Amino acid sequence: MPRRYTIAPAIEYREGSNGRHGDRRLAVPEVRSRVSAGDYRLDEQIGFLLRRAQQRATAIFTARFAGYGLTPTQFAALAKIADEGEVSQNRLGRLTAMDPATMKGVTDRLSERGLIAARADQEDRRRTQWRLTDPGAALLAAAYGDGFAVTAEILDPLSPRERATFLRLLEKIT
Amino acid sequence: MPRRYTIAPAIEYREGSNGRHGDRRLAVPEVRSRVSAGDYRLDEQIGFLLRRAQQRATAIFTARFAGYGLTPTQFAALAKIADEGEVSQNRLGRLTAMDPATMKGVTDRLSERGLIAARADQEDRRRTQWRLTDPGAALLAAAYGDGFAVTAEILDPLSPRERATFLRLLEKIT
DNA sequence: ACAAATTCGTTCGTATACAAACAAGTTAAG
DNA sequence: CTTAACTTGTTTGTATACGAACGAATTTGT
Repeated sequence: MPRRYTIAPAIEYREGSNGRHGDRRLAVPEVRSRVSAGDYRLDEQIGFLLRRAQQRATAIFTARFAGYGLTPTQFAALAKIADEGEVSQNRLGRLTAMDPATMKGVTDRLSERGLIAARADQEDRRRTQWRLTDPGAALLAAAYGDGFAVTAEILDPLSPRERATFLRLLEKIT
Repeated sequence: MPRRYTIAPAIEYREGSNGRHGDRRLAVPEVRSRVSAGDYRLDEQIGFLLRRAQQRATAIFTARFAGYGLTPTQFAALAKIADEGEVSQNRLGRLTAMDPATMKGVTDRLSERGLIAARADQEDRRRTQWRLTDPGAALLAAAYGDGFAVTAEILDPLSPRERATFLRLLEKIT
C-alpha cells in the first residue's frame, strides 16, 4: 500500500550535434524558411520543466515518507485538516488543490486507514465533515519534520537568495 | 478519448484570522512551546506550489490543444520522435521523462490513432523503433505553433527578465 | 565460451488528475 | 412560495505516473 519512488530516470539530452546534419550552405546566420520542428525544443518548455521538477519533488517526498505510507496529496490533506480542525470534503479539496473526484479517493484511503473520521453535518445534510483521528494526529505530528526536510532537499540546488526568488516567481505563475 | 481541462479550481487561502482562536493570554510575541502544526504552511512548500503550477500549465495546454486531442505527454513524445527520426521505446521514455510503463501507454495510444508506427529492430530484437507516420507528422507540424503559445501563456505573469531567471532556477532544481 | 549483469519491453496494482453526468440538498430570484 | 441556480459529493471513464516482478535478448566480466 505505501508507494516507494526512486529518483526519476535520468533524462538524455540532445547530444553534441545541434541537429541539422548536412545543409550547411553558408556560414552566415541561417534564415529558416520553414518554421517547424527545429525551433521547438521540448527541454526548454516550462511545461516540460515543471513536469520534471515535480517528478523530482515527488521522488524526494516519497523516499522521505516511505515509513509513513503517505503520498504528497495525503500528507497535504492531513495537514490541512489539522489546520482547519474540521473541514468539509469539497472545501478540503479547494484548500489542497484537488478536484472533488480526486478528493474522494484521498479521503477514502485516509479514512480506511483510520487516520481521519467523518461526521455528518446537521446544518447542511449534503456535507461530510472530516477531522483527524488520534492516530492520524499522531502520524501527522511525527511526519511534520520530514515535510520540512523534503522542502529543504528539493531546494538544495539553490542558494538562499535563489530560493527566495524562485518561490516568489513560482507563486506568480501558479 | 481526447481530454479537456478547465482551469484548476481556485485555491482558498487562509482567511484573515491566523488560526489560534482563544488563547490570547498576552499581547507579547508568543513563544510556541510545541513546534508542530502551526509551523508547517502547506501553501509555502515548493512541492505544493510545483504541483499547482503544473496543474495550471496542464490546464493551459489542454485548452489550447483541445482541437488536436493531444495530451502534454503525447505531444512531447511526438516532438521527440520528430527530433530523432526514429527512436526506441525506452529511449523515447528517457528523452521525455517517462518510465517504461508510462511510455507503453502513450505509444499504444499514439499508435492506435495512427500517428506513429513501429518497426522491429534487426540488430537488437528486444527493441521497438518508433517513427512518425505522415498523419502524425502533419498533426505535429500544425501543432507546434500552439506549443509555443502554451509556453508563452504559462509565463505570461512574469516579465521577460523574470522569465529568464525562472527558467534558469527551474532547470537547477530539476 | 559462459555465467552474471544489464537492458528492453510488458503486465499488474495503486494513486493522482480531471471531464462529464448525476442525485440530493441548499440558496437565490421572482 | 416556488422555481431556478448553485453546491456537495458520487460515479464512470480516460490518462499519466510509478513500483515491482517478469521473460527475452544483449552485453559484460572473467
